[in-house]
Amino acid sequence: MVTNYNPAEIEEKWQQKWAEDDSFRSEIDHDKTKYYVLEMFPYPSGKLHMGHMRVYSIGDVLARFLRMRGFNVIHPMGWDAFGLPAENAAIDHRVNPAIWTEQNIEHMKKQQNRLGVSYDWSREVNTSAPDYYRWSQWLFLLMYKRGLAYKKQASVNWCETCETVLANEQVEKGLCWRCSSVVETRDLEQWFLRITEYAERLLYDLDKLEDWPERVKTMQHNWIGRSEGAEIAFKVKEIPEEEVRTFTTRPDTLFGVTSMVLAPEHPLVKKLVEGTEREKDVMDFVARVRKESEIERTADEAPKIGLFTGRHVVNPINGEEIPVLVGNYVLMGYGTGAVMGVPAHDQRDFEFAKKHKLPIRIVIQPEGEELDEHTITEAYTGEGVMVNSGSFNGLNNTEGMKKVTEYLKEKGLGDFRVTFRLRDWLISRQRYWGAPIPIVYCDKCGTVPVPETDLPVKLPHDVELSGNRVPGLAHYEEFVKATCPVCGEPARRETDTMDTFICSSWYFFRYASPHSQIAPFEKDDVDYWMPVDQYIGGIEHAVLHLLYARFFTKVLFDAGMTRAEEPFSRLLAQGMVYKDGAKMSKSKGNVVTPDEIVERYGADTGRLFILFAAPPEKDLDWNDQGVEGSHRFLRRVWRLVVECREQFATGKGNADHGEKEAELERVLHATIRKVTHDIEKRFNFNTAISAIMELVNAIYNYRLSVEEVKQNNSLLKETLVKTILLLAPFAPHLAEGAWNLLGYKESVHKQSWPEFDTVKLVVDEVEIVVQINGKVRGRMVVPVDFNEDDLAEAARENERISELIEGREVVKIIAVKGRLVNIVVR
RNA sequence: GCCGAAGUGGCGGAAUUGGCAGACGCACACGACUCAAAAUCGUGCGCCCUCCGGGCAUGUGGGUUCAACUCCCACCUUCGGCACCA
Repeated sequence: MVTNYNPAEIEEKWQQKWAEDDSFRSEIDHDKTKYYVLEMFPYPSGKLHMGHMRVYSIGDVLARFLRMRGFNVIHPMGWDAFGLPAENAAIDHRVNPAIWTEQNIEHMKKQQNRLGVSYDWSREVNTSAPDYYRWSQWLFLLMYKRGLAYKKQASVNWCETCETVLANEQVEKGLCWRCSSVVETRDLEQWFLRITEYAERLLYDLDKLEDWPERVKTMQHNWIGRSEGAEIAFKVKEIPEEEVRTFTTRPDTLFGVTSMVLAPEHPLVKKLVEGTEREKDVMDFVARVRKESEIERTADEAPKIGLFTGRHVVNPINGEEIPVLVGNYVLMGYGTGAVMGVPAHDQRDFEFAKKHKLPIRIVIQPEGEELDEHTITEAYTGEGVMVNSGSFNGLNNTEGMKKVTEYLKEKGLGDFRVTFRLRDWLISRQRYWGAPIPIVYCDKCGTVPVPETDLPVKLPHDVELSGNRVPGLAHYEEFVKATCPVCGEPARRETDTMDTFICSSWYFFRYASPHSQIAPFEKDDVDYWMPVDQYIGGIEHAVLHLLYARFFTKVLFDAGMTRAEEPFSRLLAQGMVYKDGAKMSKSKGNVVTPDEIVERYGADTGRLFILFAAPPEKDLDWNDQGVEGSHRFLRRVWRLVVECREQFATGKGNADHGEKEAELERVLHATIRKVTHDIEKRFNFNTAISAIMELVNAIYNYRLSVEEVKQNNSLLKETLVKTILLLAPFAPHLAEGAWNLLGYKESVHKQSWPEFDTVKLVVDEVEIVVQINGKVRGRMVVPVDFNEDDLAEAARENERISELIEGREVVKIIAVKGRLVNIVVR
């Protein structure tokens, strides 16, 4: 006889069966509603950690649940396989990155399968496979053709440890996102994607993403950083053909400008001081500032230093001469790299002016106050009336912003302008293990894109592994040598590879069309499957991957390749997994691996615990004893199935349907309702599981409180069967095993999700709480259809209550049907 | 500084629409079974008191309401993001 719950045995058995039956393959079916469930694909580092287990568990519950609900579910998995760790491993182990990656994928895939996750492996993608990166390159060319990929000389982020440049999004507080080294600045010619062209849409379409967490949207909102203002041209007094353009959000303060400060990188700086006595001082200062890392330059305690250039600009609104300085706090990458200083109305300008003894002039007066430029101790940034502003005097400053800009526009000296904090996406990487940028340089024809028919531009296969790093592509002569596609003359290949975030910006499209040989993906496929209905992943990608993927999707939309304007309809940002209040890490010695858990308790226990311990979006504290509890529950379920099966076989029992049966039935239907709602509407798997636990407890209670020969076996069986169905998404192996044990041949995962019957939820009597002045003073059981008046009367008649209100004046009685009665007395 | 999220027993968490605070689970205690242990089952379990019964409790202080974890105001703390952004 089958007895104990043996996860090792049943999990392997059913995993094999599912694989043999190809159970989770999905095909286009226009008669069914599709549902795209996607977890962020992993970097194949070699082993799964608890964060992976969590994200896959969440995704798998949804996928399995939605299949049972009748959706045509697509649930794919793949590998974000390019990236630096493969190169480091290559050197450490003297093994080709491709082979290392391949081995890791193989291993991790086994681990995923051991978790029982229901993936359609026929759609698996590997971004490092030529068959995939060919299309990453194709998409680069698409960007190039659409004017969205370009090369420029720029001052860029450089990580010395990774020996490559980084995009702005990949620098966190001045440190490299991957290795936390200090990021330096270098001047290099690099490839960029014009994401700023999409800034406005990336920002406004956030509003369409109703089912995204607010915090992620806020982060993107801040990152894009839109501000409205004016761009204003100031002529250089000493060199009339030159002008300084400045961006300001406060054109209403233009009459208060007393300095013009340029970024050290500003192209005009050199010209302004060239051949003057100040040239050396200024250029030394510029050189010194530019050597500083972003950390040093933006540190809180970094003093604001400015150096006079000896030159002046002319304020276009009143012809005043204003000194031009170079300042270490002005950033070339924002606005125009030049700031007009209005000390009276900008705190930073105020401090700067105090330090450099620049004049302060008040041009906005707050209502009912009289600010004095000699006595103010801080800038006034609020609203007010314009003063000292010529013909604009007396205007409200908000009005003034518009009026001043309009005036300048008429004169051709300025215009309205919107500026973004977001900068173009630097995608060149000076590394081997990435998709080569498909560009050829020809002496005659210049920069030439590789024709689509010549793709992929393959990575050199025989990697040089003798040194202390994998050499970049420039090292491989055979790779560099090329023929110009235009003129046929010898040419050189671009030797940088693309940022791996390019590869992960479109993989969800490829899943829909994984084997296409004619395009990155085919329209029929993506028109059916896209967008992703539910995306699940870590919050750390709030501005990186999630912003890039949105950008790519919009470009693909504009190119007519998809109808999806946004890639991910719903986003679930899952919390992190902690243990003992700290992130799991080797150094803290608090790591628990999915392997250990599967080994010890089985995958079902691990999945159940991870979903039960906290709602998915919250951080989760791993608790070994909690895992025991989940395991105990599954054993309890298994034992129940085994015992009931034996009981059913005896043929004993009867068909009575008394109070206890009605109660069991009611609990069953209430549970179906709750579990369905919790998964579908709230993503609260923890409460769904607790409801199933209560149902199991109710079955045990029924069996305990009714003699075996008197138990209603048909009801018991129905309840048990439905319990197994409810549990199937959470503990798929146990459910399949139990289902089989109960005599069913077809997979539990092919069954329909149970429906609840509202009729079965109806009760005859309910317990009503009776409060006096808001405090619970008694309870009474009344017929369920008692209305407010009946309730009030019943409460008054209640023995205990009537004693308590005896001799007191009843001011008011509030009765809520089915819930409570509150008697207000004096 | 700005923006966002959150604060509930010893612990993880629940309370879905303003209506019994603490579901479910963990830990703990006691009991049953056992020679014993494990497993399993049962009972109890916010804090306090004079323990029939009552008082106090959802970060703090106010407010609205018959009724507040839930709504409003102010504040405190924690976490996350952005930050010399002109």
